[in-house]
Amino acid sequence: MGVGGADLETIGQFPLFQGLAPDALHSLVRGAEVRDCAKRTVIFEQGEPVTHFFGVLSGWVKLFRLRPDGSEVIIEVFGPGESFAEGAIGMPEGYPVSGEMVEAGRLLAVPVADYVERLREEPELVVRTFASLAVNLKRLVSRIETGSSLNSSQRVGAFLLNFCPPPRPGATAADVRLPYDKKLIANRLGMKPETFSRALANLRKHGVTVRGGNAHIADLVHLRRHVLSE
Amino acid sequence: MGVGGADLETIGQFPLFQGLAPDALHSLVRGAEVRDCAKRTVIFEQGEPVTHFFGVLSGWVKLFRLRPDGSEVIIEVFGPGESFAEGAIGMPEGYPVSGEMVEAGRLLAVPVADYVERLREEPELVVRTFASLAVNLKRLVSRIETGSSLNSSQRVGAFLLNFCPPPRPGATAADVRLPYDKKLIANRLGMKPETFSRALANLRKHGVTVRGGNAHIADLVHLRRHVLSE
DNA sequence: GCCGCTCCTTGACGGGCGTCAAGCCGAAGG
DNA sequence: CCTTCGGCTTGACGCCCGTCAAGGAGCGGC
Repeated sequence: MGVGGADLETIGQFPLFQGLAPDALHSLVRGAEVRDCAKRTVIFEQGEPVTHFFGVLSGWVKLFRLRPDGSEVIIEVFGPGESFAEGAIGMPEGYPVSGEMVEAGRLLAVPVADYVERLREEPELVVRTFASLAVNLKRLVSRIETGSSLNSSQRVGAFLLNFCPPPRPGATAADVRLPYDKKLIANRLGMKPETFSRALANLRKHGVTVRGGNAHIADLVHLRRHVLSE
Repeated sequence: MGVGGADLETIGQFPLFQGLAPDALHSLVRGAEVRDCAKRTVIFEQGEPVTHFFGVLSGWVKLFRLRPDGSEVIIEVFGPGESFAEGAIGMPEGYPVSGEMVEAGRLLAVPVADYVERLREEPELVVRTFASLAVNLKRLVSRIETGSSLNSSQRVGAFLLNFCPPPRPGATAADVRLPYDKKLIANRLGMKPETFSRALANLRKHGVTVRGGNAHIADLVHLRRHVLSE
């Protein structure tokens, strides 16, 4: 219950809340809480009534659907500074996916009941919320596009490029720290772990070397060309 | 410019506007227009500034992304009674996809500038908009799930089942009219036309027969079982 | 140290789907 | 009526990726 000052500062950085008047921000987080979550903590389950949406202060969260055969399909993975499940506001049938921590961290949990109240009073918040929804929507669209038009090694390459910190102008190489298990990355990219492993091996031909959880891209332009359809 | 009475009635049926006070509805459509669109009419192009979102009065619309190699990836196809591109409100970078008529029809075009004004004054409209966004969001999620876990004949089966009119209780068979080109259905399901054709042939084993644009499902339960992972 | 574990990698193999190519069928038009 | 054309189907073939299986590599526990 309640949100501390240190967290409050982080929360102000969320795209969802950026540019919001300080008192509006305060009244928003009044009903919210910060949760410490261990790895594998279940945040919500598919079909459950929608009570909260969330912001990631630290750690990583996966959203996934469970198939009848027990396998899971990763829909999206969220990390620090991102918010998720705002889209579930307006789903009377409950969350369309399940959510679970894949790396321990802290979450901001915002009750939707409070939130829609704020929406009524705060037109600016409506705009920010649409913007935040738009971000997640575009991610889904990209996912559909890449998923159905790139082969495995191109998808892995695209993933690595996404995680590059914005390269300083003139920089030709980059280092990427893989944020979570390779098995999870594989699933997120819609492939099996073996295929992911082979894709990484394949990318060596394009200047990508991986040791442990660290990837090194020797030539960003080269990799980018490989990803943009061979 | 302006919206006729016959269309107005149809518009009131949109999930997006259902349950809205009549005067609110009127003020909404005041700035809107109804467009008659021939097949292949371009509605908007990827990257264009977002000026309108749309409702389909009749006909069919495809949203797609163009790949560097010139091929297009269908993101979604919308038909009568559905609204699309509300999600683009709040995308300052422009539409993330292109939109084009695949069957001639009539569209309701709602200017977003007017719309966000209405949002400020009409909290109920905010709720309805979230609900409408939620519907399209869930479709994308389903698409990702089926696209990455079903084989081609299962996807085609799922598609047919989606298009069945809600079967009368006790009904064991159904007829489905394919709403648009098979080539387009194939692309929408993330496969090549040849694969789609073979998938249909394959479904004959599961009681599905197709002649021209009409499909007959002899045994709904059987087909449903086939789709739910063999 | 040695064990047990989990995560990752690599190999062999088979099947599903994309590609190329040919042929069929219905619609439109002379 | 015949011709043409585009949409659809079917066949042959190859590749990508999933599956099954067998090792490494790192790591915590005793």
